[in-house]
Amino acid sequence: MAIPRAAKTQRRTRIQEEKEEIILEAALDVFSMHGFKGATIDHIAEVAGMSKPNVLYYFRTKEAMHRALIDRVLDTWLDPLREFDAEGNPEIEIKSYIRRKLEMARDFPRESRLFANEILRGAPSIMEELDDLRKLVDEKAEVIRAWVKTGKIGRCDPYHLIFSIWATTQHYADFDVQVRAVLGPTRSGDGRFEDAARFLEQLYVNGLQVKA
Amino acid sequence: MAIPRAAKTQRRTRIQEEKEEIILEAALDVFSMHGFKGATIDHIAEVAGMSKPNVLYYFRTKEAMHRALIDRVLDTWLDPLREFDAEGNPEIEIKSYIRRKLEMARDFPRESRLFANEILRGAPSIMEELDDLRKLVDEKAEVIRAWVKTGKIGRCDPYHLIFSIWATTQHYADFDVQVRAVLGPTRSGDGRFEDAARFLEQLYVNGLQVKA
DNA sequence: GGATAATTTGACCGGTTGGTAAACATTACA
DNA sequence: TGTAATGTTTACCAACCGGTCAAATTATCC
Repeated sequence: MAIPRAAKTQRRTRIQEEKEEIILEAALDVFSMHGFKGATIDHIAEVAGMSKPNVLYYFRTKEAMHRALIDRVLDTWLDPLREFDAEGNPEIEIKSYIRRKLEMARDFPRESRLFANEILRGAPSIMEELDDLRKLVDEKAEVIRAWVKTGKIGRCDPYHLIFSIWATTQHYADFDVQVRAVLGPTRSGDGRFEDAARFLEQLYVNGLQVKA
Repeated sequence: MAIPRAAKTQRRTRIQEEKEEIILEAALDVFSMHGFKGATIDHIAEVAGMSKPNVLYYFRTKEAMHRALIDRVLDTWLDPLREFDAEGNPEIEIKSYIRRKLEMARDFPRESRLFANEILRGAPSIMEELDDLRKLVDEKAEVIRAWVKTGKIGRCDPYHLIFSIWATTQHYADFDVQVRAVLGPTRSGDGRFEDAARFLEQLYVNGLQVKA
């Protein structure tokens, strides 16, 4: 008798590990492109190279697949912000934060779009997680505020500083189609991330200097 | 006999004007929140306060409704960029561009989200329009490049400058839920747009100054 | 007021989709 | 090797959804 994964003991077989990975990979493809409603289990199954009931053997509902993806993404998504170090040099810290966020936009665009889709819909399934986010941002905002107070960077609102870095970096993942369309085929190579990094670093380093 | 709107003469009755407006208003609500696939005609009809067949009397397909909305949004969406004036003072021009974009994010968040949804899904239905966008941006990038050449602003990539302004301003519409969650209930009042404007104006004015 | 055109609705249809049941196949392990 | 647990598939269902149709109702205009 086949018992669904969640109901049985914690033990996971080799096949479970592998298949769940394949399914989540496929689901990330489909969810990030079509949104939750637009994604179909049939489509995910096709991308994963297995039958629909087989997919549903590992994840009992579409919601469960989505949930698993969101949890995984949220977990790694905030790593760059966590590394934000109060002891470091503000200029270096901000520059490397921008770098890391841009690298994530370049290397994990589907994850970014999955998240964007979720927020666009009003974040129906991640309200508690947003609370954790708030705490982390509060903490880092305090770091930035300390930099301002000690005159290491110019006076500015730390929250909107963080928002602006999120926005500018994730833009290259979420609005990729638009960015490519505007830059045209010749400029849409991998170089656009380098160009973006250069521009943003300059903008923030100069923009946050203490005014003479 | 009832003949669908599109098939008959250009004449439009008073009722047509009114009902189409009501439907598009409802459709904007639903599409911007749930995406194209997630939106149902039933839901739109409910919000519009009429029956589904009645909605389909004015717009023959769901696609037609979406199309009408996208066309309308695209038309007004780029107005702020069009006003970008080569003759003006760069600092003033950039500041007022940021202002206008922030005002749009504040006053038309649903339109922003509709657009974001479309781009996220790979812009399936606005490829030609993206070409017009490219031309407009090319034109304005030339303006910015001229400012750089004449030493009115610091050296920077005009395309990524524009991208960054789009990203930072639209963020307040598209990621509204996240912004509110992070700022907390006390700081989520209307003041957040003023704070954002202050921060961004400072960032760009200082960030784009010619380096000493 | 009556004819005609415009508008509205309830009933319905076919395709899609999330999910199930149960038979069948394979793997793990004694 | 046998057998129990695990994994896979075919067939299927009920709900949903985009869209149609014909009949009923309302607005327009002479």
